[in-house]
Amino acid sequence: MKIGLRHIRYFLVLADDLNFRRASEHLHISQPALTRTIQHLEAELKVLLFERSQNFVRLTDAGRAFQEGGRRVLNGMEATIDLTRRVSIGEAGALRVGYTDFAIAGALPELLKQFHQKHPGITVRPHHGVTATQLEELQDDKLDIGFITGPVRHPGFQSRVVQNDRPICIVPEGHHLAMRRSVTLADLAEEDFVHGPAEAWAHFYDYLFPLCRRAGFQPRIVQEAFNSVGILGLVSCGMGITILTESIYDFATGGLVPLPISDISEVMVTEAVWLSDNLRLPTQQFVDFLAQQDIG
Amino acid sequence: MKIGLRHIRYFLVLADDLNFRRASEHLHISQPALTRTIQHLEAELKVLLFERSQNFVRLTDAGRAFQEGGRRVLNGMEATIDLTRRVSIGEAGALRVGYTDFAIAGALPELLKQFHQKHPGITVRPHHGVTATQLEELQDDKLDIGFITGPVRHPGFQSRVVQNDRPICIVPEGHHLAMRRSVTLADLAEEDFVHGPAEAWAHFYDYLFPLCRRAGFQPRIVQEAFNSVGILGLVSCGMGITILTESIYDFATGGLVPLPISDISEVMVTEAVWLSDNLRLPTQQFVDFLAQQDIG
DNA sequence: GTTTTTGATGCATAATAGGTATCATGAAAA
DNA sequence: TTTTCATGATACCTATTATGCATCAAAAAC
Repeated sequence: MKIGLRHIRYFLVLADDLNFRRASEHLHISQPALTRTIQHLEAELKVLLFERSQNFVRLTDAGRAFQEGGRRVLNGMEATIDLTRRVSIGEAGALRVGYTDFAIAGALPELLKQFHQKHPGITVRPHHGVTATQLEELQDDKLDIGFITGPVRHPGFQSRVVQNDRPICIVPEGHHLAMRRSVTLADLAEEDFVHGPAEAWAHFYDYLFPLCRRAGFQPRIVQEAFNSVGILGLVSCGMGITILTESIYDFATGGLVPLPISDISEVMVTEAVWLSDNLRLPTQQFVDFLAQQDIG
Repeated sequence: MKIGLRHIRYFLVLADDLNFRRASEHLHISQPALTRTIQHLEAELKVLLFERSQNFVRLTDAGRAFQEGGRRVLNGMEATIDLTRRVSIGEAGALRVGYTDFAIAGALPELLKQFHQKHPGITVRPHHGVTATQLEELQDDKLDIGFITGPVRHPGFQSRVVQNDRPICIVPEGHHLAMRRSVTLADLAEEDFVHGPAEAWAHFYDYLFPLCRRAGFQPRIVQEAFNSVGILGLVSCGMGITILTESIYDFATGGLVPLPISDISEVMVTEAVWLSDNLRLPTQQFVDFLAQQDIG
């Protein structure tokens, strides 16, 4: 015979009442049934849980230990059932969200905050990652939603623009361009650039390089950093200049000068992307939520 | 129908194997039995836990939630059974120990340390209290063992001496007795005394007063503090002198002078006491442990 | 002394779980 | 294509387990 939740339920009521007859009434079963169940429980545990006589029933020390533990088990069971039901109807769950530096510096925080207000049961698990990584993770079902750079038009993916950034040029204080009110791309042809590694930042380069090519040059990348904070750090050290977005610049600590680029009208888009066949309820809810948002 | 631990056990194995036939083999039951148990579980939860087809079985989000919760419930059940068994054989449990200032300043710490080494499963819960309080708590089953001052010879109680203290006189620095190497009781007849309140310190007074009477005076208590630290504090402020033990003196911070009392040979005993009819295993174990100790 | 109340027990019944045989369906093999 | 194989689901019967009723033995209440 095995101990089941039934034994625990009966035991706990008896441990409260300390009277077989009353406990059996509370449980809506007969008194012999309760006696038997407790006997079986004690036999299976090979432990006496109650001292009984015709006058009194009281818990042994072991009984008190079992009482505490039993309560925890029953509460845990109830909580599990409740959570499972709520997950199934979308009231609870987890949403794995990937984000780039551009997204976290821009619209993402406010979006997640609003989503949390609307769906307080959904736990958002954010994972930082560049665009390429996120697209892989989406396909490997490591991510539900990715916030990535640049338009993605792959079969199987759906997306929605959530953010438009105007790129700006960022130079260190004291740089020969630092006194300018604005620059053109052509002004930057001879400059050293600091940026991220080519593979990881492919989507950003896809946006920037054509613009530079149109201006008649290819940016000379002389230093690579692993994220935009690192890039800004290298720029402020005077290793070169960079082109990023205004929101990223706002994250920097100082020693940097932002310059508008007058001859770029193209914006750099940040998109939310997800797999069309992602059927998870939290994902659906986030997609629906996104559809209701007005994005400038 | 009610959800039981059986459902969870079966569910967890299936969630690992994701194959009904293999899971049923691991569980040593037939495949139809497993199929129906899972069906019953899902019906009771009103939640789909697995997506099934002839090709694959996989967990739904709700299934994953139930998996986590179910694991916790099962672990909790196992832990509870284990703890209960250990409590019943005395490998685990709690021992409520009362102690006086004299005990905690003397032999108690070492005793508890040794007991813990011998019975690592027993959690010692110490409660500070004067002798009178502890005796009440023992009788109300609020305490298992009391460490109290002075011999107790009440019916129902058993005891064992654990500590003998020679009382010393403690005076503040600069006191007119502070230069003496030792004092006699008679030297103290005209002094102001600081001590604890009469009711709570009854047992201490029972020891001290007869000695003073023999020396021909009754100590004049001019200040009361609630514990020995407070008493020593008042003494160091010059409010009076006191008679305590050397171990208590060692707890003081300074500004005090200890003086042996040459004409007291009677020691002040600290005893462990317990009710004869306390049947709790941890208590028995502590009593047995005490019996094995050599007490000076 | 009688009645009432307590927990325990014997026995029959009801509810639940399990096993065997079998089906329907889709994938892989021939 | 047809055949074979593996999958999960279902039908039907059996074994196990839980329950209720009637009753007992012992102690307390009256």
